[in-house]
Amino acid sequence: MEAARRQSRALRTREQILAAAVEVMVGHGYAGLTMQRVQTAAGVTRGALTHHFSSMRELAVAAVDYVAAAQAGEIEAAVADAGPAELIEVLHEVTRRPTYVAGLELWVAARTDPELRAALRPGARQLGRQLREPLLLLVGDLDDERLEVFADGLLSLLRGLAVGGVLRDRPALEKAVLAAWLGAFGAQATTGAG
Amino acid sequence: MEAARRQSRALRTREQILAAAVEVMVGHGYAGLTMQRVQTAAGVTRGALTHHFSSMRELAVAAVDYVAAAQAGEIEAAVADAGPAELIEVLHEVTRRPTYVAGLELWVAARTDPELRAALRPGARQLGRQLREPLLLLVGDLDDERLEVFADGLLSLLRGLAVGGVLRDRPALEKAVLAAWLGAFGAQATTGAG
DNA sequence: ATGAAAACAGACTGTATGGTCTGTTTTGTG
DNA sequence: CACAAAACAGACCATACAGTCTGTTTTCAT
Repeated sequence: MEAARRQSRALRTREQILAAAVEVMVGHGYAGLTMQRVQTAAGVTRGALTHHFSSMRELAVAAVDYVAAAQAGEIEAAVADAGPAELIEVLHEVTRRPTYVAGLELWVAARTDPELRAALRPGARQLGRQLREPLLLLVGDLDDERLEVFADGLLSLLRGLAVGGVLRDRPALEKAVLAAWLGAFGAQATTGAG
Repeated sequence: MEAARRQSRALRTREQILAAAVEVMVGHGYAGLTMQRVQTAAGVTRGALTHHFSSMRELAVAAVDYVAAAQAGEIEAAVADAGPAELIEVLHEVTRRPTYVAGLELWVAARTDPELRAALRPGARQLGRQLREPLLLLVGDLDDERLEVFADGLLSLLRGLAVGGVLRDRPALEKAVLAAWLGAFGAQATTGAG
């Protein structure tokens, strides 16, 4: 609808800006995400930046969507390649990355920012839908209700571990925690003890 | 060491400032925590504010310690009153509160702020220690390693649910998730289905 | 009571920020 | 090749911010 008359050069700079925004967010946090830093990192002028993103929040949201799309792609690819058995490991690896934790900064900030909240919701829902099927394969036969508990708990666990990882780094413990969750639902993890 | 020669009036205003800081953080988020707002909410001048907290981060950290202490007190009281059986419910209730989620904003922001990280670590460790004993009572006999997995997983789960609660509100699902975690370790929850 | 130190008051400053605005260049189209 | 619209350039601005500084008042030990 809006990308209809978008030119190739524009797409390239847009990409540069988004990549730079992610880079800044990862390096300086959400609080340190400023237009100045983004335009410098992207090698782009203020005019170009504001032309593509008319407000800071718009840029922030676009940046999160950007990484979310990349992560969704990674996950999908991993499932296609290795099957659902390795899904958990991939999810754990992805959610441990600074980009994901940076995204969580936006997530919690959305508590007091309705527009941000509205912008973030679709991505979160989509991830849930994307995981439903491979998780079902992983865990065998489960009624819908139990599956929802399993999936939601898994994602919550991953989020909580990602937050926890900021203050301490204990990957082996995290793997044990995940294995326990899977075990509770009769699924085997491929997570070897670290 | 520093509270030695502190006068009673000073303690009162310090309390006002901290309460106001929490109020502002809850209402406007970490990004919206400004000295202007705090001094207005506290009914205190800039001079008083800076006299007690010489930097913004110092105030933020003190505010988080302030709520952490209050929460620790609540948890301890709940355990003393109702026993470890209701511990989970209390923890869930506490971590669902806006004050806790606001604290998580600081937590994730600490990723790119070493001083903040250093300031937050003690509180997190202390909570873990505080919960070890009642959780052990709750779950029966468990070797140290399994207990650590149980406790860390529980806290991670609660954190993740708290973050998730920003975008959606499904308390019943959350309770089911927690019940599943407890069940995996042979503990019974008192959580009735909502 | 008194004097020194702590507590508070409030004006002030330098700076960084998001956003705007006017122009210039590049692109696609007829 | 013309020409309109999109893309970009970069100076500019109002504002809000954290932190400082100089005074005044309150507290408390003596």
